[in-house]
Amino acid sequence: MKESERIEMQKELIEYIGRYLEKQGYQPVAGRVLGLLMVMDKEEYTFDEIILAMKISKSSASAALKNLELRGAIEYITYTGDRKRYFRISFSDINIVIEGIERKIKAYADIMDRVISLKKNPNSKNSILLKNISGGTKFFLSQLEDFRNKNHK
Amino acid sequence: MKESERIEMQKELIEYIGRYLEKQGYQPVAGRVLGLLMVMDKEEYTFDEIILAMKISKSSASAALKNLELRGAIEYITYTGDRKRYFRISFSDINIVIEGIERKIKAYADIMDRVISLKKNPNSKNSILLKNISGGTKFFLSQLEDFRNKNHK
DNA sequence: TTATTAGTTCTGCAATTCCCGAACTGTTTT
DNA sequence: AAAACAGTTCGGGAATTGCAGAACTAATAA
Repeated sequence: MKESERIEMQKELIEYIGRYLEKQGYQPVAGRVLGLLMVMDKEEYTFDEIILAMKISKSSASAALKNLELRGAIEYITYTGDRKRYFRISFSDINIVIEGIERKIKAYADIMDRVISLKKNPNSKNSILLKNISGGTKFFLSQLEDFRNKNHK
Repeated sequence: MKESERIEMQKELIEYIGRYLEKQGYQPVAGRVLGLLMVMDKEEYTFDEIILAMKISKSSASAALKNLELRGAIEYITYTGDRKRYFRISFSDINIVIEGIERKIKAYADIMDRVISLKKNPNSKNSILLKNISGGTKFFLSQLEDFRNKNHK
């Protein structure tokens, strides 16, 4: 693969990641900026470099970067004697990824439980089904715990 | 808890579920309709009953129901000699829920791998971090497989 | 055949989201 | 003190999404 081809593919991948993240609830520009920081070989971008690379306005960049930082997707560092921020992806390790999944599943299980507790007939078809899901979900969460213990060291 | 209170709480829960699902990318009306089908004691709603309960237009109901069905969140049945559709939540069992999670994680791991394969320097900080995540993710997926085997019978 | 039922599709308005340019803030350099 | 730098905030236009009303379709009933 030629160098220029590789770079071309990186750019396509950024766009792909952007669309993927949009589906996950990121705003378009934020998704693509995160893509940029993930795929390019350059691993620290300044504000201006991001603007240049993505051809976006300062305000869009500012909003997107703030948003990504809030989500914990990126972080920035500074170098003494240099006022610029250097942005990079903040790699949560796998356990943090798992924790995120856990939180989502817990929220889901929680809703199930609330629904069940408000059912008039706890033996109705839906009640039973909901209980099964809720039970399965809790078992699954215990498995996740195991996973983290196995993995966490 | 009085009956009227319970019903009041069910309505609030529908709204809560609606907001929750909105964050998951559902459109407002669709989220609330799904909430309705989840929490109420009545477990099969016709088109008109949904319109009545949610105070929405036919077109909104039509769009929302189509959307929910496409996602696999609801289904409908018909009774012979009755032209109406009876909508209800389609309870995927826990394994289907897990499969959904798996699919999402696979898509994520896939992106990681594509990013890695396009890196110029496979030993750069980001490359290493990405490999760790990708590796951890794959281990996690194997655990999920185990879970399904343990659970699926 | 006409009317009714059970929805679907088609505008079009309203609200929301997205993003830009311009003005602004706070810090550092000249 | 003025200019430059590194962003942030504000206001508004464009695009998108969400929803309603009305017209439409296909099937059944009268």
